[in-house]
Order: sequence, then C-alpha cells, then structure tokens
Amino acid sequence: MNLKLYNTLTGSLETFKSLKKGTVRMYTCGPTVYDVPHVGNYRAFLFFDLVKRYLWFLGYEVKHVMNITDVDDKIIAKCVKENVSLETLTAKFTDVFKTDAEVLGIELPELLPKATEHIKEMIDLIKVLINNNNAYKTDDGSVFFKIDSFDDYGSLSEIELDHLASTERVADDEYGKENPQDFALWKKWKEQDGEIGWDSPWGRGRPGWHIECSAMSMKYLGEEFDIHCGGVDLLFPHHENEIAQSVCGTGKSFVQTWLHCDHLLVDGAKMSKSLGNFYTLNDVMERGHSAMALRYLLTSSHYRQKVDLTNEHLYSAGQAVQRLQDFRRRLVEAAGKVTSHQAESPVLADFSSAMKQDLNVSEGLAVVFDWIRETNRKIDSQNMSPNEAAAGLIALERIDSVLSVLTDDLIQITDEEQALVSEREVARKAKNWSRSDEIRDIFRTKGYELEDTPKGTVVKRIYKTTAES
RNA sequence: GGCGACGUACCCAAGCGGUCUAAGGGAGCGGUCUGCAAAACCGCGAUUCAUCGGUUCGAAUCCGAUCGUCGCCUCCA
Repeated sequence: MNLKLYNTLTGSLETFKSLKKGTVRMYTCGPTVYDVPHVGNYRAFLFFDLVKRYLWFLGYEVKHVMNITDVDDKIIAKCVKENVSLETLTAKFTDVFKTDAEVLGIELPELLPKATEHIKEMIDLIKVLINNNNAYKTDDGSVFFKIDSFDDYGSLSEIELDHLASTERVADDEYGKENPQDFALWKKWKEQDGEIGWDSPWGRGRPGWHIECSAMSMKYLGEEFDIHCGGVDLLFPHHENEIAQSVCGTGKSFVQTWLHCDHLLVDGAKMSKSLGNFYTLNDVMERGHSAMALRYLLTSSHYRQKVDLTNEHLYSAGQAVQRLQDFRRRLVEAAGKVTSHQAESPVLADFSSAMKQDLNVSEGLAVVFDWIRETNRKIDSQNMSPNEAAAGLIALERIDSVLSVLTDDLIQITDEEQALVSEREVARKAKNWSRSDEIRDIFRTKGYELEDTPKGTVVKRIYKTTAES
C-alpha cells in the first residue's frame, strides 16, 4: 500500500510518488523572525516535522529546506523603532525558534536559508520575470508581478480574480501598479526603512515577501520538487504567488504536492499576533504542561483539522503521553537485559497503514493504544518473555521515531529528596505506614507522585489537573 | 459580498455507502491488584452521528435545505 496525501493543488487524495526514487525534496515555510513564535506557529512546524518523520519511517531520504524570513515590513519597523540592527533582531528570534524547536522535539532541517543571504538569487529571478514579461518596474523603482500574464493564477486557492477586486489593497507602496492584484517582487526603499536596504538594478530597496521562497527553494531543491508545506493561511496569496513566480521563471511545474495544515485556535478563535490571543511555548510550560503534552496535542489530531488550545486539552494530551511513557518503562523492565534487533511487527504495520491514509495519526494512535493494553495484559499475567518485551520496545521506538513524544522522563531530584525516598523505603519495610504516607504527601505537595513498584520506588512528575485553569 | 472547512458520548477524536446496536485517548463510576496509593488490568458509558427532508434494499458516511462554529479573500503557520 502506498502513502496517500491530500494535495491542495488538485483538491484530492493522491498516491504520493517522489520525483527521484527514494528521495523526497521538501520545502516548508519557516518563521518570520521578528518576535517570539507562538504555539500556533509550532502547530505548522510540528506538522512539517511529522511529514518528514513519517517519510523517514518509510525509508525515504528527505532533503528538507525551511526558510527563515529575516526581512519584511514588521522586522524593519521593529528594527527602526527599537533602534537595533536587522541582524541583531533576527538573530535573537532565530535563536528562540531553534531552542523552542529542540524542546518540542522538532528535527530542524539541515538547511535553514535566510532571505537576506539570498538577495542575489531573488534579483536574478526577478530579472528573468521582467525579461519574460511577467513583471514590470514602476517609475519609483518597485517591481511587480503581472498577474494577468499567468493564466493559471488562482489554481491553488481556487480563487477567482474577479471576486477579489472587492477589497483593494491600499498600502502606499503599491501605487503605480497596473492592476491592484499585482504583487510586489521588489519594494523600493522608503525613508521609514532607515538603514535597511539592498542595491538592485531597480535602485535601492528590498525583496517582496513571496520571492524568497521561490528563489531559495529552487536554489536548494531544484526547479521541480516533491512537497511544499505551509499553514492554510499561506495558501492565498503567498503560495499562489510563489507558484506564479516560479512557473513563469522556469517554465517548469514547480511543486508536485502542496500540503496545508489547519490552524490552532484558542478559545475558538485563530491564534494570531494581531488578535493578541497568542501563547508561546514558555507560556504553556509555565502553566504546568510539558512540552511533550503540547507536541502530542498538536500532532495527535489530523493536520487538516483545527485544534483548540485549552488547559483541559493539554492536560488530556499530557495524560496520554504519560501512559505511553509508563508503558515504555514497563517494557524496559520486562525486557531486562535482553535486547532485540527485531521489532514486533503487527503493530508497526497497522500503525503505518493508518499513517498512509493522509497521515491519520488518530487511527495510528488507536492501533498503538490497543497494542499497549494487550501487552500490559500479558505483562500483568506474566506471559511476556524478555525477548518479546525487547521486540516490543523496538516497535515502540520505531513508532516514536514518528511521534517523538517519549523523552527521557527521569526526574531530577535533589540529594535531600533522594534521602527521603530512601527513608521511605526503609519505613515501608518496617511497615511504618504513617511515615511512608507522610513522605509521599511531602512529594505530592512538591508536584511528584511516588509509585511503589516491585523494582523500587519511581518518582513521577504530576502535571496540571483540569480543576485548575 | 465571494470562496472554503467543520458540527460524532462529559471533553478530544477516528470512521467517509453494508463487518457501525460507531475505534482510540482523557475525565467519571464500579471492581481486581496494593499496607494504603499510583500504575496496570476488567467492567459500565452514544440504538446514535447538529436539524429536517431526499436518494438507496441499506447512510454518521451521498444529495438538498436549515441552524451553528471557524477560516481565507489584508500581514499571518
């Protein structure tokens, strides 16, 4: 059975086949580094990560490129306002992005090209577009893409140009356009841009937003490649414009499969900076949730489905992660010193065939949880051989190579705390239950649960409950 | 105004014409285990899939209408 993905371009579920056998070339729209990314942004980055990890799972080599947008209106405005250089500002938020990504278990691509380091490539592409009569320069030194010159314009988003005219853009840098829907490839320098600008054949200025993705994806992945991902909000106009620029620039078909993930909502509304209803990774963690709970919440429902970020949902996700984590611990115990090179296969096959249906994680997880219950039953009834447990462990790890929610959950406790745990072990042996319970209560107030197992006491972190908010 | 997505138990969610008197997770309740817990396991929990019509031998799944929620059309993951 083959991987099926919903291709926005055709509006249908398609069997995925990479252009080059065994290798997938994938471009994903990365962050605009003008501020701390919010959880909504991570929903998309986590989706890209899921796509990549599952392609790895299937044995593909994945050549992944994600751009860093380090020049745009908001960045420039902020630099000028705070009187910092573009490099300083964007380096700061690029770092935040990378740190957060690591905390969330996102495997960043080997290539994270910055827009500002590819001005030349963009200028070259714009030159081609002007030559091909797909773009024109205005008197003041901006360059616009001529939408009428591309017949297929609107084919991705299914937007009809006639219906667009109702909301005309009024930004002052858009004067001089032949058609209000034409979009900027190059924006002439303005006084409020301060120091920021680059020289070009059309004078000093800066690139339009869309051109960086065309220029950089072509540079690193070639004129035609397999997958391009982004959030649904990029569908129009960004991806539409990217297609127009790229197809007109090369005459090739550009991207084979377009994947778009839906939004993250908070209290039922789209999370966004402009609405002011955004949360950062730190905000979520400060509320007492683990990064893995967030990761699980954002990846466990289907990518084309909206997800509502609430404390209750985060808690629920955290509990599911805990169950997975506890299960792994049980397998490790049951396997003892035995290791296996063979993964238990039925669960892997079932998991994978669910994932092949347009990345149906929900169904994949259902398979996994069924298997967990069955395996736990075997362990409980002592019908689990070390070999079998070891094979199960391999299977779990393979599954987690896609989900990536099983972190090393060993709790760091202080020496004093460790002493208390030891004291309690002694007390328990002496059947001093009141002291045992007292110590357990001390840990509970600190946010830890003590679990007595045949192999000793396990210290677990207690995550937030639904009662608090 | 134009375009689109969605509405399944207390919450999240899969299913996309028959095997559905509908997976899985969380929460809850009852039980086994445990010194007590926790974890694990067992059991309970929607005769019903927003509503109303239609197509069909057969619908949560297809069609239409209605109501509701959300998104895009302007920067946005």
